[in-house]
Amino acid sequence: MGTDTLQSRIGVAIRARREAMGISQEDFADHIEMHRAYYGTIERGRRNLTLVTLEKIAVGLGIPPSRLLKEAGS
Amino acid sequence: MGTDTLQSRIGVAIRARREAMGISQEDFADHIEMHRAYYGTIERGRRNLTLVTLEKIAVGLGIPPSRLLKEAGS
DNA sequence: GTGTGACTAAGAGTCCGTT
DNA sequence: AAACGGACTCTTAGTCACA
Repeated sequence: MGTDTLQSRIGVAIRARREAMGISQEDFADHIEMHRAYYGTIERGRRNLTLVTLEKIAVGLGIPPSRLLKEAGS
Repeated sequence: MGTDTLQSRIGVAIRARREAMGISQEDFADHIEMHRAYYGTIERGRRNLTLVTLEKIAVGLGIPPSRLLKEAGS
């Protein structure tokens, strides 16, 4: 499927981490100072993230960016 | 200059890997089908890479993207 | 609380030539 | 072989109203 891209797998990994934290997209987006609509598109795998954005999310999740990639299978 | 950013550390990591392969920027850029001038700016830490570009380079280096981030200290 | 389309600004990415 | 600059195109970052 066209959904088996790195960006979509990262979106899944990010969502799993956020849900494990037990907070909403809106609250998490607020926490990392990112717009909730934009953050939503990332979880849905619609965004080809830049390093800066990837790091911002990883910091919010409390893990290194490399770990996020690893959990996304890359 | 604030060179201690993720993108600059990744540039250093990429350069180290490429030089370990014993090939030039130009040859490596050709190999991964990327323009030599643009690739050069990446090694110099001037670019905030996207996931697609990061993966392209990692594949060319024969390692997973997560490993590249790890070698960049993130 | 989350998803979507439409939108703008900034920067990613390409290509040229020159140093 | 590598760095730099300009000029260009296309996409990401970021926001909004509405579903």
